Amino acid sequence: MKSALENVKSQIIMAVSRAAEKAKTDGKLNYEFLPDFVLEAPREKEHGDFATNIAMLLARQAGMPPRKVAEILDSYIINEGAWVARKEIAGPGFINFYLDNGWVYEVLPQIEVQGDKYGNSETGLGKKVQVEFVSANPTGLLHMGNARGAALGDTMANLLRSAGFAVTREFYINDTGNQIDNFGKSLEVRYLQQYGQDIPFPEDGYHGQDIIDTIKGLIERDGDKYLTMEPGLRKKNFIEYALEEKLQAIKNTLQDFGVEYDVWFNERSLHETGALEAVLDELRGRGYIYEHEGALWFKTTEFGDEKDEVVVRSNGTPTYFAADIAYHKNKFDRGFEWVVNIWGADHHGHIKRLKGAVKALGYDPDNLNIVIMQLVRLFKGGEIIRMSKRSGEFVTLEDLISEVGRDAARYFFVMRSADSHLDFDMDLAKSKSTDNPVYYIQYAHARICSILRQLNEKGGAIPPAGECALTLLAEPAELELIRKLVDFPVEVSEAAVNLEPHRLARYAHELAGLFHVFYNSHRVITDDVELQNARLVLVKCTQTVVRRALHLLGLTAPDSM
RNA sequence: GCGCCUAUAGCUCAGUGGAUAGAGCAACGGACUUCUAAUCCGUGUGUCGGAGGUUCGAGUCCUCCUAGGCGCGCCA
Repeated sequence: MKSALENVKSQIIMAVSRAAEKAKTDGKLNYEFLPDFVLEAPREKEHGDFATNIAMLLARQAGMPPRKVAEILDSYIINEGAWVARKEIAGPGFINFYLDNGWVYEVLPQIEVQGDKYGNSETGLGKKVQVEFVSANPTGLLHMGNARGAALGDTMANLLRSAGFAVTREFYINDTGNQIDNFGKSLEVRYLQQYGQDIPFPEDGYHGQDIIDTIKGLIERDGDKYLTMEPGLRKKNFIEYALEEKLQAIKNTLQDFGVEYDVWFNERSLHETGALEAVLDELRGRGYIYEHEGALWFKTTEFGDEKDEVVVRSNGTPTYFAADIAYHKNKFDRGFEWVVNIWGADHHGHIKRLKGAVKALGYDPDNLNIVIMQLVRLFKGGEIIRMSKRSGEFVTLEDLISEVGRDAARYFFVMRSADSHLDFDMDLAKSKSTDNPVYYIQYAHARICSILRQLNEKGGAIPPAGECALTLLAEPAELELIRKLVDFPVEVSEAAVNLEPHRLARYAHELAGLFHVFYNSHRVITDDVELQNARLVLVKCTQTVVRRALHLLGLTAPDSM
């Protein structure tokens, strides 16, 4: 279904295009091709409901000043059947369109019919897109960076789905390689230490208390039977046990955070199925692999990287990069037309080489988007909380959820663009005060629910929009609120396509604000039945959109607060 | 040294080449016998880090400079 906004915009765009063509055939305006002009809502309300820049874009080709072009176009624009009340040439050559209020009311019955589907669009045309995010090492707990990635990735996936993409959420489990080896050593030492053996803990091991807890759990289950086991096999047992436990903990935490994955992908499977070897063979066949000092190198410099990259070490083991290449080939081979990865800023150096690998394998690197998110600084009591993974001292996502709650945490991670460094103020996120934008939005929803509850108690009901005199909603506060509801589908699809969930956070906040303004100046339940009915429709529609926005952000929409 | 990101109001940040650059917070002053005051209304704020350039038009694009963050491993 076309939205009210698309309807009215396409009508005006058509009228403008036709005017330009007619002016050309009449010899009044000379140009070779029609430029890609825009029709958008101007920032300033005085500049009308929509404005187009077409005259400025045509000025050069036409060989006359923009305002002159605008005048000619203006005289040719016929707005039959449209809502255009008047138009005006302004500024450097904008044509401003002032519309009758009528067109915005169309959105209310649309929202009523579509309900929670309002905001969805066909923008994505069912394109298969994969969003891979968090993909934390399964050797420990989730930290703030993982948390931000979780909130961003999950919200992006929500947005993409709503915008008509076929979305798969995926978590890549790094369950092999050096770090797992190291993990195993740490577990082994902790195990032996539990039995009184005085063994120094490896310098670069996993120092966290959680490793000790894990080992205690294993001892509870299996006791001392590993003391006599062959060390290699023993370590394997430790790793199996701990990986499963850690992964389960990660899954549980993410679930508590409102994140559900479609696929949990094991790195190990790439090794076991031979996919990794196969992809290296393919790259070798294409001439991108060479040997140097006993190791195999990939010519990433051919793709703009600063230096070539090792894919197989001289000891014969493949690097993480090699597995990542195989993984991304696997992604494209599974039929994903668009692959989105969310990485921490500390991994930005890998973008060129991974994109290069994708290109070397014959895929279009433009179909791989890597969203880099800047790091999170945690503030508490006005001070930065220093975290060190080495020492095992850091605030985990679990801690965060239990301290500030899931809703606040998710909102705070998503309200800034991924590009911006995030200062996470725990006191603010926790505060149940006016400062906290999460409550501001949720409160709008709760207020609406309260109105509807009271209506219900009085035995009233919300009439169908089609039976209401919607034009009674003529107050500025009402019109602005409705106008904002009209924007929702565009906001969703723009945020989705650009992978910018912070836009939705902002939209939700603005929408809530417009509702609060309306609420404070106008009563919904009144003696004027006609007006009450129209306002009930408006309020109900606002509730739908606020709830939708909150849900897309992964937040709850409380009925009362 | 090289690469990526960032620099916008006192603070935290929006701002897809368009008109007079916005919001929240903080500050001050108002509004609850009325559907929840977790709300609303009013009052101020800018050499958009600096210098050039492209353009009818630059916070936005290009170049250089400055400052901060991150990276530059046969780690992941």
